[in-house]
Amino acid sequence: MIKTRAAISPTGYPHIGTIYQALFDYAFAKRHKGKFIVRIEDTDQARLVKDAEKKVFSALDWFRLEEDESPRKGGPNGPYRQSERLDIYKKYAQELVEKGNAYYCFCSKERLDEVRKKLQAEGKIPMYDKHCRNSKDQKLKIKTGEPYVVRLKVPENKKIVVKDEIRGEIEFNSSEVDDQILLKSDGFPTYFLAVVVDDHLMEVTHMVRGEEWLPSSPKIALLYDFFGWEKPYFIHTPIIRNPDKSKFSKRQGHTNVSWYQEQGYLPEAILNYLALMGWSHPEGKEIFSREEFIRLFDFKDIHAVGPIFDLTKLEWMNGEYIRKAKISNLKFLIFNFYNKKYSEELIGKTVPLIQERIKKLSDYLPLCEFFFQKPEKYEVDISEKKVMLQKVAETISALADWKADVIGEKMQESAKNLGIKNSEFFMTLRVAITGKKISPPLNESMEILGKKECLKRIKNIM
RNA sequence: GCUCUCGUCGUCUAGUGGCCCAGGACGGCAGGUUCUCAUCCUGCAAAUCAGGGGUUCAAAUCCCCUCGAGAGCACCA
Repeated sequence: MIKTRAAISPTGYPHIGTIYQALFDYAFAKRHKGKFIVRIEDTDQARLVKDAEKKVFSALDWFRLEEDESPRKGGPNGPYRQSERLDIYKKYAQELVEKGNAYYCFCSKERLDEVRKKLQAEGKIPMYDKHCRNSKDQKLKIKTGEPYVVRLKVPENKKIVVKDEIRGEIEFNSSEVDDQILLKSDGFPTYFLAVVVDDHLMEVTHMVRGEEWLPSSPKIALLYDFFGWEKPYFIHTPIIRNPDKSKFSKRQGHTNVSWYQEQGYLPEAILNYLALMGWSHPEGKEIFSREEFIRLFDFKDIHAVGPIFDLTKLEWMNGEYIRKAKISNLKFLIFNFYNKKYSEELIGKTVPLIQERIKKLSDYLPLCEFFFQKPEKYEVDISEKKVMLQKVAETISALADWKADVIGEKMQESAKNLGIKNSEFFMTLRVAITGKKISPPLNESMEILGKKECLKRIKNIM
């Protein structure tokens, strides 16, 4: 059974990169009728952020990336929150020590800092100097209650080969691998111990994580070997980048999922866009459903190149999804987007007019606010057009049938009679009614507004 | 600094020895449709396939070197 897992550390807001990875995890698991697990990696007590876990789940829900196993759903291999699995890690750390693949270390932080500084000054990689590796009195010190950590005993001068499903085999020399701390002095595991133990116990078959983890993969491989466990497939997904090619960051882009929600992006559109970063549809399609993606996606087809996040293309894609949406659904989305503040019925009437004019839900109000309240200011000064407006008011008053096409016909007639060019005529009227130079089609808008309201707005100018 | 990864239009990418004087999409530009905007349609520009050497009848595709970019190097994940 194929099992993938999203490892989430609750240290902040839900990140778009997390969704990017979760999408691949999810799609692959679903394609193979497997399971998608969400695990909370809260082993760093200092960085823990309250509510972060809740927010991540609500983000996953928004994208409909539904998990099969997680802290909130449970599952056969729980608990799924690492802070609740401390005993397990301790046990396995001990096992490693007993086998001679790990050792206790009593070095103080001060000493570690010194060692690091010294190595750095010499132009070497800052690594632990293995000071405690062969000390004899380890057991004694533990009995006296001295604080300790457990470190990985990395073999000397050994080639470690890690197979990445996207990049192929990667070779590392163990001399460049640090004696990583596995168990911290507070009894919590570090990431390395925790993932390996959990992934094994939870039967994860495909370990998917960001490319930034690639350099540490020999540590993971080593741990699997020491435990004598079968390794999962290793997959390192490309890192999303800023326009300057650095790792996607808050400073240069919008990394927070909530920003996209506030802007009125649709989750399906974002997912579609994300799917196209590093992966491409075999037929070159740009727009495709989640189901189609699931049917076609494979890790092997991912490019190892870090793609730059292009908001412009996302916007275009979002527009595509909006245009594709059913009127009733779009109405519902807009109604909710503005917290049900505006009349659902009125929104419903206006939606057909603006469906192909907005790219994000937040584009709606600037374009349609005039439906809900009369213009407060006018983008163009039309106070000189009183003669024309007077005539228009008269024409409108006389209109019995208040329908867009009839209004249009009569307006064209008026323009002709007044000897005003169509474009100029309609622009003036548009500003009078909407206050803006850009608006949905005027005749239809006027129909929706109603004869009385239109007359009121025209007279308001005079 | 050291280690690892990557390098096709501005951006996302197709491409796995001949179908490629490199295709699609976004964006840009020009035009058409139109009461504005948008949609839609048509067209154009845009990559010496990072550079240089090989191998081959034939290379974006295989090999070597150089350069460039990114990531990692914590009792953080």
